[in-house]
Amino acid sequence: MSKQELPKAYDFKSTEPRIYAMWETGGYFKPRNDPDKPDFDPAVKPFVITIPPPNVTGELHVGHAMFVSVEDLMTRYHRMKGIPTLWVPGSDHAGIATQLMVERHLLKTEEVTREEIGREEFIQRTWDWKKKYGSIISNQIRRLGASCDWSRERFTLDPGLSRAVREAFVRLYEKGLIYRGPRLINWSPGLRTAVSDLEVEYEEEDATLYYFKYMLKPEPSEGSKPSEGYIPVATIRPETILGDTAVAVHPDDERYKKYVGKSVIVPILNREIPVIADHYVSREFGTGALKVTPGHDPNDYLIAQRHNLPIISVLDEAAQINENGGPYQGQDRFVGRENLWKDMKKAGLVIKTEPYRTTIPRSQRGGEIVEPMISTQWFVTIEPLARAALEAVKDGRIKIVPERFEKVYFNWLENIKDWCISRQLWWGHRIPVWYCPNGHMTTGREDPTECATCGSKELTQDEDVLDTWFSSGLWPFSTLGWPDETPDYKYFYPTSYMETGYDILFFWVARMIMMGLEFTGQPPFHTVYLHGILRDEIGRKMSKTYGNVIDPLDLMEAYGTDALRFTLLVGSTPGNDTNVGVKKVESNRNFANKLWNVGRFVISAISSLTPPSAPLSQFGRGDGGEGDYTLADSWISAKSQQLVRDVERLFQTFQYGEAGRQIYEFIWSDFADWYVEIAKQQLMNDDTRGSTVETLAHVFDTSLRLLHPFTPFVTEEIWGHLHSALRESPREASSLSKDWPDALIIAKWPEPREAEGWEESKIMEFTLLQDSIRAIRNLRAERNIKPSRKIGAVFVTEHHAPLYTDYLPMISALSGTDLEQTSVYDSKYKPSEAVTSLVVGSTNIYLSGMESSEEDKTRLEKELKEAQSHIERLEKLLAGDFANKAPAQLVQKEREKLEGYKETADKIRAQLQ
RNA sequence: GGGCGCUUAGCUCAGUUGGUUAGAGCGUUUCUUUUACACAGAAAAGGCCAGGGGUUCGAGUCCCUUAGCGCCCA
Repeated sequence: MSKQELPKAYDFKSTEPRIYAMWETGGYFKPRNDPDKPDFDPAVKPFVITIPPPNVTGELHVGHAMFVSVEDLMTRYHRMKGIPTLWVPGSDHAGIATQLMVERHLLKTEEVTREEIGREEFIQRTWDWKKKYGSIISNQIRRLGASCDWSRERFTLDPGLSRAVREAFVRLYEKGLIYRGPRLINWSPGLRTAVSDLEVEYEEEDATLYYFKYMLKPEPSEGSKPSEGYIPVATIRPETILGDTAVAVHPDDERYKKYVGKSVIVPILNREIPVIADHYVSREFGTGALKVTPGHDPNDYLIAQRHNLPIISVLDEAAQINENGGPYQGQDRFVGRENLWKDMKKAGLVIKTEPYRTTIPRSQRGGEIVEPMISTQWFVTIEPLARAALEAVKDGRIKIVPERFEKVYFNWLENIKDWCISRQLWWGHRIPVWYCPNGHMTTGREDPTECATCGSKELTQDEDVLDTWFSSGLWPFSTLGWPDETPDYKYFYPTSYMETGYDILFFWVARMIMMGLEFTGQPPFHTVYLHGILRDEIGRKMSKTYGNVIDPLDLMEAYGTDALRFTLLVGSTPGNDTNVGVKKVESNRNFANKLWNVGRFVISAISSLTPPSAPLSQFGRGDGGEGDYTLADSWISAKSQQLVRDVERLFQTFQYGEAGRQIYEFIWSDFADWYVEIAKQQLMNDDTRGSTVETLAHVFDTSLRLLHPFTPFVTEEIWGHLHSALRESPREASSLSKDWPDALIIAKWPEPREAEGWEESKIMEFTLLQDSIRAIRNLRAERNIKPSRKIGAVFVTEHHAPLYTDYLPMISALSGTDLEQTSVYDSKYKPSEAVTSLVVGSTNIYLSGMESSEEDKTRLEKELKEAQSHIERLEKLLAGDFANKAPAQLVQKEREKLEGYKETADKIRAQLQ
């Protein structure tokens, strides 16, 4: 492909779909070593990630974009290293979310509720919905460039995964780790289901504290006339008074001590309840006396257990007051609150109300106030599972990155409570337990036909479904075939990394570890990598109500997928939150374009080669060290080797962001700004053309390989053009690409190579020339000399005369000096006329063609001052303990630096005379 | 109440075994439309690395402490 065919700007819109289709149809996403294939070698260790499954009917948000970017980077890196790599995609059924969506839809379009159409029909409708919308999210993930093996895509309600859920449930049940019973759980009245503790968020809000009188029961001596005595009590939720079963005071509270053991009367209902003493009561809060409602408060529930108090539930599943609420039965919890308070006021029981800030539990979904309620639910006895999960991280079988989250993980597992796994929903895995009329429960891997206890044939299945996270917890192995010992399971399990946001460490990661250990006996992965939460440009949490949600699809549309990916990958450090701003994405779009144009240049250089008169000795080797390489060739090669080493080290330590930044810096600053500019000169010269084209192609190829996991589309596209240009090149340039595969996605990852010894001096020499060029450019800019105006330059140097002489054309070209008027002298040179002079290291530069002025003196004085401050600093440093205690190499380096500054200062002083 | 994180240039952030004169992007200022790129190039300004103390030859980096902000758990 010739350069004329490549547009001036990278067109991501037409490129991305084409490249993705090429990868997918080319089978590059499948593992290189596949148990399904005849040449499968079970001895080669694979790299495996299972995707954190998004909601099947969800839409892509930046969180998805983040995990896809990171996991794709991990996957592509390992794939390029030649490791058999598998990334398993899929989605979960998201019980509550999906069911809500379908219910809303039915109500809107057909004006029916799920109850009206019935369970079976509703589930059918939900499947229809899933079929219609379920592929949206996976297509959006494709659009992000995800190189996952779509032939292994899974869904938590697939038959295989459902069987895994069944197996897991039955095993736990048989082991006695699953039980059913009435417990205080978090109830969502809007959704009419139990929700997990983790799905409740506590936020501080304005509320009211209600003070009222708990009247003492009249002593027998007082007869039937009402008592005058009362205990003042304060509460946030007066309606729960209806369910009070005690009033508790602190045992040492002098105010109330005397009432312990007596009884008080529940307002309006006139129930008699005891006054008890418990250390839990805070004497400072409210009045110091606590009403105890074990049916609707977790702390009161614990008190009730300690004191054997009865538990009264006063709310039904819609959070309306039930039959235990007397006159308020049928009223909504908040209406009932008002009415009860009104009636208490009339009865003279009210003391006062005051505003109060307190934490209110709200449902993560929908935001309604969650009600603690007594409800019969299914639970997993979690302690034994948690202990094993704790151990796996403590003994290092599983490593969490960044490490600080290990502490968070420990803390959670050490204080874990039994897991409520039943949900009062229809969409999900129905609990595989059947009841007979005699109240016996039967479970099993197959649907039972009769009661296992009494043989009754009248079986009805439990109405509830399992928490979606129950099935997600099995994900790393259920997706690979468990409970069957499938070839995939045997080869790919345990997986390698689990990559996800730290916000679901408990929800998901911890549960996967518990379940993985329990059911497979192995940790499901050896490394947990946690990324941060994405926030808006100024660090606010994204929310629909704020209107600050950044849609990744919009960003991809406007700036391309690579720009978005690079932004997310480079803008983040493990476990830290990241602010996403449109500006950043835009500048990374520019980077993609830069890369594209550098590519165009490299390709045009290759294409401009003519058949050789003589073969190039080193062609195809490209290490830039010896042979016919120019200083610039060697310099950029050395720098690229350094980059390969650094990137490898950074990848090994999960510092992907830093790696990306370094690649960016190298490509833009070193390669494009310097080497490409120099290459333009070198290409004009027959002697250097060959080595230049070779270096351009080789270094650019290395850069593309390193960058590919970050920005897969543009790198693949331009690499393809590079590859064809080399293949079609008339010279032996093609030998450089003789081992290249058909696509960059499977090209070999650059191997770090030990430095060969020549690199350091080449970099030093080049840096010296760079500094000289910069100094001249700087001066020209200061003096406002038009770029078109060439000036003369004389370089006077004792140590580097040959270097300057050899590279005078390069220096000239880059600094805008006229080669005809440029020369190099050793120290004997003295300028004949008053010209502007510069000092770079130990080199004097005399510039002609511009007026010497007073500014020169000021500038030189400033530079002298700077050099002197360094001399002073270094002399002090070297006179101190530094010289004795610091590593010799470092001391030597500082000494050399001191010498350098001294030399510079001398030169400047000479100039000033 | 317990734990964790953050505080570095105007803004958003990097800076991982402690070792040059602390970096980038955006923004700002000046110049340039040079045959890879104006989604660009060249140059410049801008920082007591939150405050205090300590360890060390040497601290943005390690330790202690204070303050502000944020998060998680109870």
